[in-house]
Amino acid sequence: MTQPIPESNPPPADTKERILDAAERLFAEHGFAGTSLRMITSTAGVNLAAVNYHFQSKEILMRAVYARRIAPINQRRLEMLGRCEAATPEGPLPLDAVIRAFVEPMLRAREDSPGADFRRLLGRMYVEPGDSVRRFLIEQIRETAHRFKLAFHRALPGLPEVELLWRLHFAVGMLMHTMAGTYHLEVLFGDQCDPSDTDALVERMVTFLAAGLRAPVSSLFARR
Amino acid sequence: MTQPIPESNPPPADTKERILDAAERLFAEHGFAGTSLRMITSTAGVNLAAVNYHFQSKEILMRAVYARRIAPINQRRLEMLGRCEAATPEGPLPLDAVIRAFVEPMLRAREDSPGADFRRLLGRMYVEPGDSVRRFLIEQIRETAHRFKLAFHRALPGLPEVELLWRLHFAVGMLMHTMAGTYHLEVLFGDQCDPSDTDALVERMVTFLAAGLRAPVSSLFARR
DNA sequence: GTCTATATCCTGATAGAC
DNA sequence: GTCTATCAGGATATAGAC
Repeated sequence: MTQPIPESNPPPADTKERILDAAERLFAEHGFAGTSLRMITSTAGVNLAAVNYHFQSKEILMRAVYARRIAPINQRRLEMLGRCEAATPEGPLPLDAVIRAFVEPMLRAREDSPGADFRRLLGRMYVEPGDSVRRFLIEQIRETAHRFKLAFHRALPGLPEVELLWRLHFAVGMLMHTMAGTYHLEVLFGDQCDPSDTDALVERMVTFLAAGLRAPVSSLFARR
Repeated sequence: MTQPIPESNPPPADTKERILDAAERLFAEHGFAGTSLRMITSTAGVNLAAVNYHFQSKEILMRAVYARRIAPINQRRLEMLGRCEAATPEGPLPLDAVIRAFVEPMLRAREDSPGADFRRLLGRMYVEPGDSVRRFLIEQIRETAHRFKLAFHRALPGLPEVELLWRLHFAVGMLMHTMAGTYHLEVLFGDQCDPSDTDALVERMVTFLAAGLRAPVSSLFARR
């Protein structure tokens, strides 16, 4: 009877997690430098000093915010890729499945995040942090990037490596931009597109990327 | 003889432009909130108060930084598109030419900017600013977006509008991400890719995008 | 137009009581 | 683990001499 809050909608959670939630939302909205610890603690409903108690500094807090989401995504990606590789032990991998393994866990992550917060934070990931956070993030995705590079190589045996790398770079850009913002879509192109339909989004992205990755190499670069 | 600096390498330029140059570089590197007016004025070699004299506030300065680069890019885009439309007054427009008109002026803008500054700033454009700057930017590209939407419609008559809009969204993401950063490319995929070769980059992007935009619509969305 | 000096406020981080 | 109070520094913006 006297349980503070039984199963109400905002699960009170412990201080540490409430800070992470608030920080995720505010970093996504205002960026790292644009978010003060006071904004975070007041949003989270915790004391100012708590953030320096649980995390040692604002920067370490930001790493924790990213790590909490990125790790499971990459784990699911590698699981899906592993299943795909197991099903095709030899010969070219099915391109669609490799793309799907790369793209789907990330697009689904939008559903984990309370609001539209994490996806926007991800969009910042590649441009935001100056030094240490950037290196931290690169370390977080290095293994995944390597594994997928090899997988795409197997899926597209005829494609020269330089072309493949450029096209993967394009693919990453598409994915990140789609995660980061759909408001341009709404504002510039009207409201005909529904960004909340993840299944459809995955399908559209796989279709688009498969075609782009499979495109014949321009005759300008053919001799290599 | 007593001319202060005749034609030495950093053309002294007037204060206003030196502020814009420094701001461009620093905003690109550290973001809007992460850049102080003191950083800007000391980098520019001008007095702290100058920035509030020539521009009224930090935010208006940021608008000026963007506007200076975006306006000529969109102008060149519309020129190229206009030539393309004039050459094909009726029937489907050539897709490659429309893509090129959309992509090339932006990629070439990297050459205008002293360092790699503006392209990184552009990458921030879509995620960075909270309120007024965002609305300002959207206003800056609204007309261009509309013109190209129509042009792509003419180039891809069979493609349903919703699919077209999604694919254009993907294309914008690719372009912005490529403008914003190539260091991921270097770090994650090695140094085989040379981001400074703009001609080759345009070619690769046109190839990739043309294939993606032309991809057959997934059977899941075919009936519309 | 350019400078110095300064007003006012907010920042991240910490010390120490409870 | 959570709080209050505070430190030392940096932020934007402006007033006013030159």
